[in-house]
Amino acid sequence: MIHNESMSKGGNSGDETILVGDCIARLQEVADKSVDLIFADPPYNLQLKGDLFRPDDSRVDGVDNDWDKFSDFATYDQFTRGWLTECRRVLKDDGAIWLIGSYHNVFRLGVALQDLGFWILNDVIWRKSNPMPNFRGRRFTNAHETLIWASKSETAKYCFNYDMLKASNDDIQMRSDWLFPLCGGEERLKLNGKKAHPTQKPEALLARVLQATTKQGDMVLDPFFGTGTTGAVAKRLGRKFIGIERDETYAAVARRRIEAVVPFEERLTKSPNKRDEPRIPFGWVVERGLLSPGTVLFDAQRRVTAEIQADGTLQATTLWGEHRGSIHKVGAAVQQAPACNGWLYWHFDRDGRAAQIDLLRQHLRAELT
Amino acid sequence: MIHNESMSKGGNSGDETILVGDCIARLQEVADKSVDLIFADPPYNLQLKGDLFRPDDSRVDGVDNDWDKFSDFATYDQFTRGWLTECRRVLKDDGAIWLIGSYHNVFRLGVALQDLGFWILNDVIWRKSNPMPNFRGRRFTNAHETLIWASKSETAKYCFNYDMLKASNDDIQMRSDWLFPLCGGEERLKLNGKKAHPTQKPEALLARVLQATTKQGDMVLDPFFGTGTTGAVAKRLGRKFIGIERDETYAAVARRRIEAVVPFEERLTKSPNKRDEPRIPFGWVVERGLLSPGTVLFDAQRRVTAEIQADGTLQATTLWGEHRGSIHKVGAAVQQAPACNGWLYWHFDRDGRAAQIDLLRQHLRAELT
DNA sequence: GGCACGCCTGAATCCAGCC
DNA sequence: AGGCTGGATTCAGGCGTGC
Repeated sequence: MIHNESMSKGGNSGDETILVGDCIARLQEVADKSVDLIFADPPYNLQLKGDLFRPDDSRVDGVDNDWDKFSDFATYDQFTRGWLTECRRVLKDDGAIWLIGSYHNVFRLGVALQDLGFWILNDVIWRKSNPMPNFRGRRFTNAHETLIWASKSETAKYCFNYDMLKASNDDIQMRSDWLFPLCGGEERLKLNGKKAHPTQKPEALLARVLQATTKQGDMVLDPFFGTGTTGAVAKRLGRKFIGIERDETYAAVARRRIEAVVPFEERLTKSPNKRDEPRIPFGWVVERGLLSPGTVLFDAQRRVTAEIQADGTLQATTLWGEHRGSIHKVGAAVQQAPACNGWLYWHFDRDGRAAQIDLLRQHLRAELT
Repeated sequence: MIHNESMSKGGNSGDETILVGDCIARLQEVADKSVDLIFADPPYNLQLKGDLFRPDDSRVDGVDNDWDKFSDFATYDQFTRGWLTECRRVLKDDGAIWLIGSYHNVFRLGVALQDLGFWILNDVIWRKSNPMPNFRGRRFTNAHETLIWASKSETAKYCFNYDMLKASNDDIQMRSDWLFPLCGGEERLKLNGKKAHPTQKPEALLARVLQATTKQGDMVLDPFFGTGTTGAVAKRLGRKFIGIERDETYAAVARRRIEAVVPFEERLTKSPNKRDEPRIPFGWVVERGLLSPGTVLFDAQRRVTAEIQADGTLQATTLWGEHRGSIHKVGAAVQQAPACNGWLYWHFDRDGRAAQIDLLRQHLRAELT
């Protein structure tokens, strides 16, 4: 049924297809049960209102594209069920689907999946190592996005490359929380010096998805192709793909990008990334009950004391004032020093002897590994 | 309206309430707009694997064809919307709600919240440091659960203890992914050697929730109280609570558990927000004679100057004009910036050295307490 | 050339209180 | 209720500049 727009260079016709046009209309050209995996990154319906400025008065370049605007949830749900229904039709019975979203839309995606008969296998968290902070201090840093992995039905024999994932993860089962940086630097596609697409996903994320849940030669469909991350990664990993994109500008960027991709199957075997030691906030020591609120800390010479508050901050009184804040800030304040490593400065009483609170951090670190 | 089952020991009547019975029925005894925060860990015995109850307590018969699978979700949705509607009624207009769930039910919870008019503030991931492995090797290790934090409406002035969270996290703002171990060891409640409740949550998780989004003395409601983790943590942190639990055995365990909790001393469970500090107009500084009219202020680099007027405004002259107004307005004008915190921008001469005028504000604030 | 420093930016539902 | 204003608010990483 697909007869054109194939990127035929370097592969068999139909191995690399980009279709330009409305997602549902072009999906209708794809044959029933012909696709092994679907990856869909639909509009998030962010509902952004006015501008947002950083504390340094620079403006945040938010997503204000028309394609992300929906009049209400009902409209968004209708849109979602429309394209998901077509996706279900083209998916092989043993196929699977991945969706990605944020709290704005992901709950609606999950419900639509369930209502249409898909069987959720996992939700997976993309933890961002470098998220944008919350500039006004009104919420938690929005530091993750959610992926949903679902098979076509409860009994489907979906593909899951368990051994490969475990081997590539220091022989530990791959967890449902994945850590990746945002897409930036060289990888981030530019057009006239500006980002070509506001929501380009990192290739590492797609690589994990495709390596985990497809075999070589599988057909991958992305109904919201954008600038073609799914296609680029699929080509590199020896998977076929169909990408559908409404915006010809995005599609043109994707074509150029994918042309340049040289498949490197050796990259399937990634060296495990050695991680730095995890940072342990002092709040955890209190939350976990290793030190209780009210406990008095002191410095090595026992000249200064501070009391632990229930929220993991310290309170100290000196001749020059009251000090409340983190172990570091209060440590600095009582010494009238510009900075202080609270973990090394503060001590607690253990069986009558002074012990650095850093011991407790080491304890928690050991537990986390 | 609540007239019994209060655990009156050690607190005022109504500070610690456990109600036994159906969640919706007992919620109806709670007054409108009387609760500051709701924490709900609802059951998700979906998908024909256990009992499912309608709001009227009748049991749903399991069926296994596709059509009724849909009706199964529909019944769960009906149940969810039933208790959430009551929760919404008892919640103060500036209150907030937390829900926790896994991929089986959390998407349905999120959609119900949005459809009922709640405003999602964050989804938060509880990353489990010691999750149960996936024994069959067919999926990713299910290593997290999802919490949703939502205010009653888009415009609600919800409580968020930003400063405390940041201070307890080594001065970095708290992210949406939280790492905690499962509830086990001493903390895990046992009954005849077996765990008393299958899904007991760690107290550390509840402590983070309550410290982040309630003030001392706030009323917390948990409509699925179980063995009372919410109550135990609330009591320890100086919050009041109402817990509703249908199972008398669980409720009995909860009562015993909470009786044994010794609250932290009051001074330990406060988390002052910088935003709550009293506002000091610059005019007071002049009125009190801390700076006299005619004094010249300057910025940190001593590149810009401004003269204090008798009315507490500033006057400055630049190449682009004359500026008169508040310390903030003039600070912004001389920098050609959209906004400026004059307290931090302007300095005065103290013994030959530049000192921020904010010092004088701190002085006046100290006097007020 | 190397390092230190500063600028730029990323799927963002981002203010509160008083008149 | 809407408008005005005081004043509170950011983390990690890539990259360019300048010494």
